[in-house]
Amino acid sequence: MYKIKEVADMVGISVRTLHHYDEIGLLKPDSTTEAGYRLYSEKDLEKLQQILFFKELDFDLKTIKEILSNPNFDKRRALELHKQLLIKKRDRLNKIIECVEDTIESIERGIKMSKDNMFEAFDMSEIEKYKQKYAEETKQKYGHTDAYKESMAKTSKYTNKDWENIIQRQSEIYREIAELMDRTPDDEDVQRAVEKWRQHITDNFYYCTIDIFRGLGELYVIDDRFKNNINKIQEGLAEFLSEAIRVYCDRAEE
Amino acid sequence: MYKIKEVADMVGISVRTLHHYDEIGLLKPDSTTEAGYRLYSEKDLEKLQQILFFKELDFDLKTIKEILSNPNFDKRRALELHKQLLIKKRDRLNKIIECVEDTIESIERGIKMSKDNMFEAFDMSEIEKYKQKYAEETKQKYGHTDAYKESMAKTSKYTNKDWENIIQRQSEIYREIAELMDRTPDDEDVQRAVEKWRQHITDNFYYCTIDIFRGLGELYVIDDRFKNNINKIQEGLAEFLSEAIRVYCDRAEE
DNA sequence: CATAAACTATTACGTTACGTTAGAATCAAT
DNA sequence: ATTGATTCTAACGTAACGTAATAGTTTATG
Repeated sequence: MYKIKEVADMVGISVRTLHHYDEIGLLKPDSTTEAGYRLYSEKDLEKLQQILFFKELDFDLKTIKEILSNPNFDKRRALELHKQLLIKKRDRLNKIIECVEDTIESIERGIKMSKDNMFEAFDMSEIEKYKQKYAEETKQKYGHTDAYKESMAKTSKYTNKDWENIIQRQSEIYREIAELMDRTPDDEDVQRAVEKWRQHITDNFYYCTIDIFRGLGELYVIDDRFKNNINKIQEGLAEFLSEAIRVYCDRAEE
Repeated sequence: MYKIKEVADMVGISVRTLHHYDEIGLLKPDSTTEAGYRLYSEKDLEKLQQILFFKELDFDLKTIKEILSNPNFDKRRALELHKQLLIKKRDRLNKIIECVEDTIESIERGIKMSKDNMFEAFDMSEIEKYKQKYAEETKQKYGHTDAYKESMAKTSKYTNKDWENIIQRQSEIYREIAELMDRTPDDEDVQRAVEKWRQHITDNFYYCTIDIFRGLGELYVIDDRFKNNINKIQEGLAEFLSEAIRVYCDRAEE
């Protein structure tokens, strides 16, 4: 058992930081003395290491908490993803180093750099994308389903452009359905749009069976992450879409 | 000339960020339209690139502003220091990657890692040290003086403990002088304390000639960085000390 | 064994670098 | 002429601690 400053010194963070982590429930000490002194165990140290890994990847504390508190959390898998992300970060740094070198050269030669070259290296979008996927993978409640895994396998092969196109197409369909929200979920046009949506999933993620599709439809209202995201397009769209998918699946199964 | 969103998109930052930089005076647009729209020039873009470089090294905006607004700012030199620091950061990342690998292995083999190995890689102190030196080097108005360079050469050799002792002794002397502030600057005891101060500089930084000492005394009230720092000990100490040094130097030169 | 030095706790306000509305004006394109 | 995108200012929100104040606890030392 370690006292708070021992931990702080060992790890290289401040006592206040540990207080803070306790406050927000990210890392509660194993126990306390009679006087209320915090006592940290070996386990706590391991968790703290995990936290530092996540912090290194610029995850916010709330997300770290969610990830670590997930009962399905797979430490081994997480570490491998950490490694990948860290490598990406390192590569980004290498790019920036190159950019600095280029800039030095451009000054010496008196040439101007193109704007692309000036700022390209700072781009974080790819890293952010992987972080998102990472957070999703580790957070998912349904991370064990085959459909999800197939999805992961497919999506990981996409390039930036592919991905943009998919997202683009996706919001097109969402918007199309949103436009039809004054109709009823069983309306012909609505159902045609739902069919498009299913096809989109099959084309880009995994073969979307009726069963999966039904589950997905439910997920859109049960899971706040999906729900909120969809309702960004149009308030109430998640509910509407979910209902329309239910109708679609009912009909398909006749 | 670019409008704000053009810049934001080109660089990959938000419009709000540019607003913010304008607010705090870090990056003011070259000009504005009649309607008050911000217009950014090529020069502004170059400066923005510099800002991003500094941000990549986790300098805070205030420090970046100070550095960039220094008329002696040497872009070329700065870029080289950037490069060095970035390389250090990359190496740190590499260490962390190794640490992740080790952790994976330790899990597989069921062995425990030593605490040192668990947390060593996260250490930022060396990078921070270099950052400090960097900030000092680029900020100094008197960075060209020999006294300053000698100081740099000496200080860079100190270990943490040495450094603490020096700082300790320094504030002792400051405090001693602060205690004497009810006397006049030419008071015997005050002058003795000033002598101690000069000796301290000679012992630890560089041979402090009367000329240098006189300049230093002026610096304490002219340069806000020194002034504010000294006045933290006691309001008005900077002015008092400065005057006492003037008296000291006048007497010494007779 | 007392007593100072070092640690710890809680509470609470401060800070940095923006994010996020909100409301109004301006511009670009149909 | 209107609509959608962009811009402005102003102002409050927030994340992850830092910092300061006050008070109780433990440990080292004369």
